[in-house]
Order: sequence, then structure tokens, then C-alpha cells
Amino acid sequence: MKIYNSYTNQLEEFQPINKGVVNMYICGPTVYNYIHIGNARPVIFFDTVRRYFEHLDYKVNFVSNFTDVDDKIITKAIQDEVDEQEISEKFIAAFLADVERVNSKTDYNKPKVTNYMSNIINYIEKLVEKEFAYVVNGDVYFRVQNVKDYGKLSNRNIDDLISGSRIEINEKKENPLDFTLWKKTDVGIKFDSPWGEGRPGWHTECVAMIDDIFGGQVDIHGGGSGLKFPHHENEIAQSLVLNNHTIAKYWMHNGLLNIDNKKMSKSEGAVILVKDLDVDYNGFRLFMLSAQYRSPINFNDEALKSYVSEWEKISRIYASIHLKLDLENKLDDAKTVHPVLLEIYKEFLEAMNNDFNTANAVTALQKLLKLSNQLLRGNSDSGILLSALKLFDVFFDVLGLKIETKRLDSEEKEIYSSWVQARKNKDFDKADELRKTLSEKGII
RNA sequence: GGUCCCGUAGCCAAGUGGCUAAGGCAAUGGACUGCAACUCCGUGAUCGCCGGUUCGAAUCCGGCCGGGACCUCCA
Repeated sequence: MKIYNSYTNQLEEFQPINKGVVNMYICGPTVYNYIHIGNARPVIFFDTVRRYFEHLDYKVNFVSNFTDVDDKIITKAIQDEVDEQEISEKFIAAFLADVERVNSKTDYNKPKVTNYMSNIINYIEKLVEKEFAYVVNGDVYFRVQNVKDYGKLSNRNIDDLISGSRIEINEKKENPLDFTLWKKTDVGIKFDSPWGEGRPGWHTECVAMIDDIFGGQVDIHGGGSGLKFPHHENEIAQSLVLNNHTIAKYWMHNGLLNIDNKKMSKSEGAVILVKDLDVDYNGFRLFMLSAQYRSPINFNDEALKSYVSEWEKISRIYASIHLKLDLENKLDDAKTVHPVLLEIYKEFLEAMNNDFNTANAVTALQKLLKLSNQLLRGNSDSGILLSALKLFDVFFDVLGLKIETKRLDSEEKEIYSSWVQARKNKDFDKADELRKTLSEKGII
């Protein structure tokens, strides 16, 4: 399997650190608001990565944090006249509800900053000891200057960054590029530290958590490409100094989502929240997986709708085959190997093995859709249809699509065969009535 | 000001040097059908423009036009 490593900017053969195990860490949300559909992209994509590894029988340890200490949370808490925890707990719950909405798995390890305060402080202390961090009046800053390769991930050099006119001048810093590890504060929630009361900067939590949970290095560290600089660059800098490695063997970054070719951003309006999306989330998920994850994806109503209707077609054929096999009591039979189905499965694997090319994986699903329709209309034998159904199950499982089917009870089967019989007898009044009943029961 | 990325049919999108440029949505013609729905078959591209490299380019190089991102919190 090949993965595009954004640290080295090339496709690399995936070799896990420990055989059969994939440790992955994805930067999670700062919980001060509902997430928008752009935020959903890493949630959906990295969940798909996880699912695919699991399909290949890897044991996946999936970790994604909650940043529950942050200026934005404090601001909101003051605004709403509640304490920070109330805000963060509310939006953690909201986040998980959205994760579930888009059919991403919620059973993963979710460390919170508030539970990691001593690890974070400890991590910063070590940086201070190594003299890669310095204390000024209760603030602690990371000294970027001496870190070799600073800027490699985001492909920029220190001189360019310094000459950039937009870097804020902070007189306490030795160098404008130095970033905050610990911030002395008067407002909002405060924690004790060797440097006085304050709160941690944003960039240490992930490395401290990875250090604690995985003992230093993960196989995959992922997040949106917006995090490359400065966040991930700074994570790497800290880890290089302390552990002499870049925390992750493979760095993966998803492209951003635009609306009408403009970046969707909490700070610039034009935001669609996940919870407010008024469409089938399977269709939404297909849409999100229809482009290669590193490319930007442009949100557009027409495109979204086309994937929603694609999903309707897929669920229709799935249900039809399921129903047919159910009526014939063949659902538990042995499936028959069918060469074309095997070919489609291979295409699917090939696509996913090629840096998780979900766009081509979706194409394989569409091929299965068309073939299934042909098989069903062509009165193929039940073994082949069952095998098609099982292949759908595999694709649904990996891509995170959810379909609900049920088996009919004997009474329902009775109604169904009466319907077929009525049509045969050209008793269309009765047939229509039975069809209505079946339709109301959600059977057809 | 600095650093990058992208431009494939109305829409989404694969393809990154080599057979007639995948696939889907929409549109349209046909088939199937008691009706309806579904479904199947068919129909569409001088790959933003200009030039170069090459036996050969959507794919590599240069210029231009258009769009976007990052350098500040951001998935």
C-alpha cells in the first residue's frame, strides 16, 4: 500500500512500525462551536482510512484529541456567562453527534487537554531543560532558530517567514517565529505551573498526548492541510528536539473544502454546519469521498445532489437483491464466486492501496451497482446475487455507508406473493392495493 | 511583499509521457412496463490559451489568462 507522505512529499510504501498494527493520531476540534462541512472532511476521510486498515485486518489504534482549553472557548464562556467546561462539554457532545451523523466511528480514544495538563507541563519543562524553550515573565516560548529543518513540512524557509509582513511583533519573543508553549493569563480558566498560573499554547498538546499514548511515535499523523503551518511544523520541531524524530512516520493532510470556490471558514462566513445539512448523509459521505483527499473539494449543490441520487440508486438495488433472496430463503446460502465481481473487488483494493484513492473506489462501487442491476434483471442465480450483496457489504463497511434492511416475516412474504399473483391474474385493483401495503411497510 | 496549489464536457471527477481521455449526475433518443416507479442500451471533450522539449504530452518546461490557499486562529 502506498501513502503520500506530506513530510517527504512523495508516495511511500506503507510499513507499520509494529507489524499488523496501525497507530494513528488525527488533530481533533477545538470545541467552541458546531462543526461545518469542511471540518467533516478529515472526520470522514480518516475514518475511511481506519476502516480500510481494519478491512485489511490491521489492528488500528485511532486517537483524536479535543482541544478544550483555548481562547475561543474562554471568550465564548464569558459571552454566555457560563464556565468553560460547560461550553466544551456541550460541543464535544455536538461533535460526536456529527461524527455519528456522517457515519464515522465514534469508538476511538479522545484525550482532552484538561486531562493532559501535567503531561503538557512536563513536556514543556523538558524543552526548557534542553534550552529549546525560554521563560519570560511567566510565558514560555519555543526557540525555533536552532531547529534544523524548521519549515520542511510546510515547505517554507525561516527567512521568508521572518520577512513576511504579517508576523505579529511580540517584544517578549527572541524571534518573531518563536511560538508560545505556555501563556500567563488573567482571564479565564487557569492552571498551575512552574512558571505561574496560565494555560498551555496550542502546539504541545498533540505531541504530549502522542508521547504518552504511543510512547513517542505514531504511524500516521493526520489533519487538514490548514494545520501544516504552523501547528504541525511546531509539533515536529518540539519532537525533533526531545525525541529526535518527527512524531509520525507518515504525515497525511487532507485538502480543504470550498464553497463556490471560496474557502469555508469560521472566521469568514459562508458556513454550512454538518447538523444543518438537509440531505441523506450517505450521499454526503459519497460526495466527500468522490474526490482524491489531497485535492480541494468544491461544494456545490448540483454535485452533492448527484451523489445523493447515486446513493438512492445503490440502496435501491441493494434492497431489491436482499428482498429477492429473502423471499427465496437464500440469504444464508453460500455465495458463488463470480469473476466480474472479483474483478471489481480487485479494482476497489487497487484504488484504496494507491494512497486511499476513494474516488476510484467509489467508481468500483458504481460498477458493482450497474452489474448488480444487470444481474438482477437477467435473472442470475441466487449464489451470484448473494455474492454481489456481500461485496456491497464490504464496500459499505470500508466507505462508511449505512443501509438498513430487514428480513420479512412469513406474513409479509405472503403479502408479497399475493401481489405477484394479483399482477399475474391482471387483477390490478388488488395489485395496487397490495403494492400500497408493501410500500407502507417499507418492503418495496 | 514572500511561498505555493489548481484550471479535464452544463455539474462532480479519474488519469501525471504512449492503445479510440475512466466513471457518475444532469440532458436527450430508444427499450422494458397494466399504470407508476425502477432498470438497461445509445448520444457529448481539439484536456484554460500560446510556445517549447520529445518519435509521441492532458501529463514535462516556459510565458500568459483565470481561480484559490498559506505567511495570523482555522480541518
